[in-house]
Amino acid sequence: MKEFLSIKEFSKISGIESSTLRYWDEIGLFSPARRDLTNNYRYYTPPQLIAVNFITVLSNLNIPLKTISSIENERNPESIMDLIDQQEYLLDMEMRRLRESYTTIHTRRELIKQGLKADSTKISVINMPERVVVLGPKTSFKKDEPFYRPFVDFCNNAKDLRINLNYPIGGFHEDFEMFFQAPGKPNHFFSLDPTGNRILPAGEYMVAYSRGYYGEFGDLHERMAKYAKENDLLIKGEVYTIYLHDEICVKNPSQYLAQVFVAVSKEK
Amino acid sequence: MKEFLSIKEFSKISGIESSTLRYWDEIGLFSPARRDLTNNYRYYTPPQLIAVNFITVLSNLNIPLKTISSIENERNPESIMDLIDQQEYLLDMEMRRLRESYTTIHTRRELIKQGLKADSTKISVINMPERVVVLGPKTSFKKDEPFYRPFVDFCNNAKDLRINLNYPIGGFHEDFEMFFQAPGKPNHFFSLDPTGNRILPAGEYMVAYSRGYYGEFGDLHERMAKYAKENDLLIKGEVYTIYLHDEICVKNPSQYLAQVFVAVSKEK
DNA sequence: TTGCTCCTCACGTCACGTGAGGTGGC
DNA sequence: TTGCTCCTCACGTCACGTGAGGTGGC
Repeated sequence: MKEFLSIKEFSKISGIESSTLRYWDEIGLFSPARRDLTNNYRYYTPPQLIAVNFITVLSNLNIPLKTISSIENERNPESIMDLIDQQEYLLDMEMRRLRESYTTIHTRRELIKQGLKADSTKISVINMPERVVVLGPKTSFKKDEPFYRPFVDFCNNAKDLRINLNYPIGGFHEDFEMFFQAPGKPNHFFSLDPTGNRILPAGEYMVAYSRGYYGEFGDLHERMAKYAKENDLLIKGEVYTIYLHDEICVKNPSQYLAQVFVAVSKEK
Repeated sequence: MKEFLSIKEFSKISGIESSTLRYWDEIGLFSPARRDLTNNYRYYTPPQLIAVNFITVLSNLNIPLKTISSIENERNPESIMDLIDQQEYLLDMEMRRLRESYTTIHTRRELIKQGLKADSTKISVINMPERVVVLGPKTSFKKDEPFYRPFVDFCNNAKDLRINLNYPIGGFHEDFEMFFQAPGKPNHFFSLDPTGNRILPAGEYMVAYSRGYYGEFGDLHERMAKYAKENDLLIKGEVYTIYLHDEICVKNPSQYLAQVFVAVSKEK
């Protein structure tokens, strides 16, 4: 009758490959109910479908087969509940991790998209929605020092300060004067982490772009000052620099694309 | 100065093992900016931290290193955006999958927990919250046939009917008379899928337990009928049987624990 | 000389997937 | 005899981890 199922039938119904079933048998995780004595054929029973489905679920959750094996051998309600308790916790962590990865690549994607739309020669004033970042500690540039060491310091301290470096990283100047003096030497580095604590309020921002290697802005600071003057703009507060296109998506360093923005208001 | 970082420094700052960095170098995914000509030491630059962080994110998302390699080699904004688009979709699928696995093990856990609390000798009437299941097609038991073939039929058709077999599976009798005649031969099998379409309304249910192998209920049907009579209970509608403890969590088949419940009301 | 960092090379691990070559019943 | 299912055994894959044995500068 249908009391026993061949490996092929069992594989088809359960959706598990024969090779996987043989492997699970080999390591003692899940064995057929019966073996034919003459030809060693594997035979499974219908109720084994229930057990194998459960193993499949656990395996899909990336639980090591050894762990599953150990609870299958010492099978009692309490240990299964313990395992499930643990797994519910781990699953929760994993889902948080995935969600975070999701927002990191999504954030990156939005920057790249902005970069593709941007006209890097034009300065403009636009209304930007609220944004959020995480500021690092104050940088300490020595005279004529490039950004390497301060940047490494920032990365080095990031773990202790719970700053996520997987988000795009930008530069922060306390005011336009600071930016004007040394556009390539920000007073802080920041992470574009959307769970951040520093809020850039929605409103009018002067936005400029510059192509070139990290920290090289050519005459951008002068062009920005000139634009503000010509358009009667009052520059208010901090200057943010982020790279829309960096080494992640562009080969030629001279084509990296920086975006600089600073809050402005019309002078009366 | 700090223009170049040794593999140990780079490993510490980025949080990536040296062995992983060597492997990524070996397969051409991510190589140090410079190699010392005399001793072959690897040296990385600070900006490489940005690139390696991005690779880490992609790798954490289980994107094959070959895929990451290919976009790293042909690095342009459009292909990176394409990759991210695809990954956002896959991530969404993966998160759904995890959530579903979560509910399957959670459902299982709740049953096991109920089973531990249950007094298997006692019948009682309790107020149950609303529940939901997915009914399979009508079973076709032949005379004196055990549950094997109808159960396998159910499992076989499950994919086409989009019935998820990873949830606990139970038996359904159309009324108590059917159950009384053949407790081990349900008119339908069902999956305890909480996204199901068949609603068991909240209300008063007579609940009984039975220990034994699948489909073996001893004199449970008689005890249930007697209990209903003695307590002036009117039995209404369908009878549901689920295994709180089955081969997944109990070794001895005679200790499997079934729960049978059916809606009742007090006779006036 | 000692200690340290780094190197290459080889082998192990995990959970299978993929043939190669062979068997048993219709 | 042919075709089919199943078997075992060996080797490949992926992304590393883990020594073993050796080098170069302080």
